[in-house]
Amino acid sequence: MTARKSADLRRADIVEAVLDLLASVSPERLSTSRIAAKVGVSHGALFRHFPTKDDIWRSVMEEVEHRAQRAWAKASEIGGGPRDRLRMLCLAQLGLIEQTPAIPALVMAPGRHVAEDSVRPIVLRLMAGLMDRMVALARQAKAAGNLRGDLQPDDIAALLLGILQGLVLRWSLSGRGFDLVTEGDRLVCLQLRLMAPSQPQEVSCD
Amino acid sequence: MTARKSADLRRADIVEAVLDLLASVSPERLSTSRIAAKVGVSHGALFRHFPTKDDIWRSVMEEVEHRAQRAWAKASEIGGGPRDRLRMLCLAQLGLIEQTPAIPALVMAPGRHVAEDSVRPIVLRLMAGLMDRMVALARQAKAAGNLRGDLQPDDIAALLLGILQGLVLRWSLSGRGFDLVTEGDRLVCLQLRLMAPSQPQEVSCD
DNA sequence: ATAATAAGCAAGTGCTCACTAGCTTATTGA
DNA sequence: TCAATAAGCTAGTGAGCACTTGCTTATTAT
Repeated sequence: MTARKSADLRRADIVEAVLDLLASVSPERLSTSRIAAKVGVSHGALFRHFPTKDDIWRSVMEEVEHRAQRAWAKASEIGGGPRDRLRMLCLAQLGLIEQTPAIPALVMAPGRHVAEDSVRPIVLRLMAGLMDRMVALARQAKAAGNLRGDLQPDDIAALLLGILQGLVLRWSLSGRGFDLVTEGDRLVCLQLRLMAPSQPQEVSCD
Repeated sequence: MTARKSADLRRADIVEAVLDLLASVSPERLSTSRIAAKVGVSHGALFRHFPTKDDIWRSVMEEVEHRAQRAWAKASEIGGGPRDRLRMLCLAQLGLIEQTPAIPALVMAPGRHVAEDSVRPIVLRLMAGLMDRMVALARQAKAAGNLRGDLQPDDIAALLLGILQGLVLRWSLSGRGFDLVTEGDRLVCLQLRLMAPSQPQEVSCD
C-alpha cells in the first residue's frame, strides 16, 4: 500500500516507470500490468490517471520531446564555432540516448503498433527537429569555411545523422556493450575530418 | 478450401506469407491467425507444419539469411576494383531490403520478444557478416590506393554501414516514401568520395 | 481398389491483454 | 469536525493469443 500522491505526481511516476521499463522491454510487450507493478500501484489505479494506454504513450512521448529539446539546447549553449557546435549536437543526442535508452526502442518500434498513431508523429517531429538543427549548423560551418564547399548542408546532415543512427542501432543490438558517447565522438570526429576542406587543418576533436 | 500441398511447399508458403506480412505488421504483433489467413489455411493447420511459432521465426530467418548471402555474392561477382565492389555491396544490401522490407522490421525489433532467442542471433550473424565483407573490401580498397591511407578499414566500414542503417531507418519511418537504392547510391558515392585519397581522382559513381 | 498416410478442419484450452464497475479510504477545505 | 472529493483497491469482462484435440478427407503406394 503505497502512500497516496496527487494525480500530477502519480502521472509523472507512471511516465518515469514506462521510460525505465522500456530500457528492457519492447514497447509492444510493455503491458499496463507491468507498468502498474513498477509504479507500485494496482492495475486499475493506472486508468484513473490515464483513460487509455494510448494516453500513457502520448505523455511518454511528450516527456521524451522535452528531454531532447533540453539536451539540444544545452549543447548549443556551449558555444564555439559551428563545426564544434555540430559535433556537440551529435554528442548531446548520443548522451540523451545513453541516459534514456527507451528512445531507440520507441523510434524503432516498427509497423502498426497499437500506439502507432500516438508515437509515430512525435518520433517524426523529433527526427525532423534534429535534422533541422544539423542542417543549420552544417550551413554555418560551410559558410565559415570549416567544411568542404562542394557539400550540401542536407547531405552533411544526412551522413552524420546516419552515422549516429547506425551506431545507436549497433549499440542497442549489442546489449549496450560499448560506450555510446565515446565511440560516437570518435566516428563523428572522423567524419568531420573527412568533410573538412582539402587543405589539411587542425581538428579540435581530442 | 485451398488445394492441398505437400508439407515442403506449405512450409515455404508460410515463410513467404510471414515475410509479406512483416512489410506492414510488426513482428511482435504478427499472430499465427493472421499468418494462417494469409496462407489461406486454418489456424490449426499451421501447427501441423511448425510445432511452435518460434520454429516459424527460425525458418523465416533462415530464408532471410539465404537471400542476403545470395545478394552479397551476386554483388561481388560484378567485378571491378575493390572500391566499386564496396559500392556494389552497399547497393546490394539496399536492394535486398527494398525487395524484402521485412528485414528492417526483424533487425530493429527491440527488447525481449517471444522469438528473441530465435531471431536475435541470426540478426547479429547477418550484420557481422556484412560488416566483415565491408571491412575486407575496405582493406583491399585502401591497399589499392582507392581510399585514404589514414583510415582504418573497420572505421571505413562503420561509417558506411551507419550511413546505410540510418538511411534504412528513415526510409522505414517515412513509410518507404523515397527510392532507397537511388538515395543510398548518392550518399554512398558521396562518402566514398570523401574517403578518397587527397589528390582528387575520378570517381565512378554516375 | 483400397489401406495407409498426410494435410486439412472446427472447436476448443488456458493465458494475458486493455479496460471497467463498484466499493473503500485518505486527504482537504469550510 | 465532518462532508466532499480524490486516490486507491478487488474482481471482474470480453477479446485475442499460442497451441491442442479429435475428426475428416485428399493423395499415394501397393
